[in-house]
Amino acid sequence: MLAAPRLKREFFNRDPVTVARELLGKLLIRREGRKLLAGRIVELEAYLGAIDPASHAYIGRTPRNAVLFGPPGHAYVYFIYGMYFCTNVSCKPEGNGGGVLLRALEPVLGLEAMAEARGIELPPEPRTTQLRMISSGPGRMSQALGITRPRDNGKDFTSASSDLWMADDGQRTGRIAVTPRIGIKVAVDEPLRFVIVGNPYVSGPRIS
DNA sequence: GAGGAGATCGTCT
DNA sequence: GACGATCTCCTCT
Repeated sequence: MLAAPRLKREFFNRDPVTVARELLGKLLIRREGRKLLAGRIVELEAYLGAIDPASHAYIGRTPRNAVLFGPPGHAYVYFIYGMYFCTNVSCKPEGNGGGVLLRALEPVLGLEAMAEARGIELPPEPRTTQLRMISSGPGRMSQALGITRPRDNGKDFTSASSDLWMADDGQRTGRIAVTPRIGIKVAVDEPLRFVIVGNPYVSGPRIS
């Protein structure tokens, strides 16, 4: 596999918009025993913390969202709709609750294992329509990588000993589109969702 | 392809 | 006690 250095604390010590843009095309990797599960990040959303009514941090610090108020580069994992987990990474400014929601991955490594975690049967010659179901959405990608709140909330993405991290394999990103965020009821017009144009693994209707 | 309802529970009021 | 940064399944067209 191509060398892919782990992203460091410094990377996340920037505002959520910058971190979101820069994270497009990077890899999200999980180590499960001796197996690696990985996907390329193709969609994310920035949440601006105290000044952003759509952010979980807007109401102030609670036990649930505490990680967002901590140092950058840590995992904020929350449980939603009684069934799903969503994965974020904390950003600068520290203490202000900024973060980035990871929304979709293009599967790269461990396709079989990720499909199994999602309860999907992969045909022998995998077709994009099937692969798309693995991780095109925040709940789906979290399930594919086995990300849960009890297991991963508060985990340091930048620690060398972490079994969950992000990495840069040097692959260039194509054109980036910026759109309003999905699934929220306030600040619905803010252009804070970032996707790789034309990538089939982006959630929802495809953008071309 | 679009739209609606149900699933299911932690979190905050 | 209400609701949610979602997903799946079903119906109708």
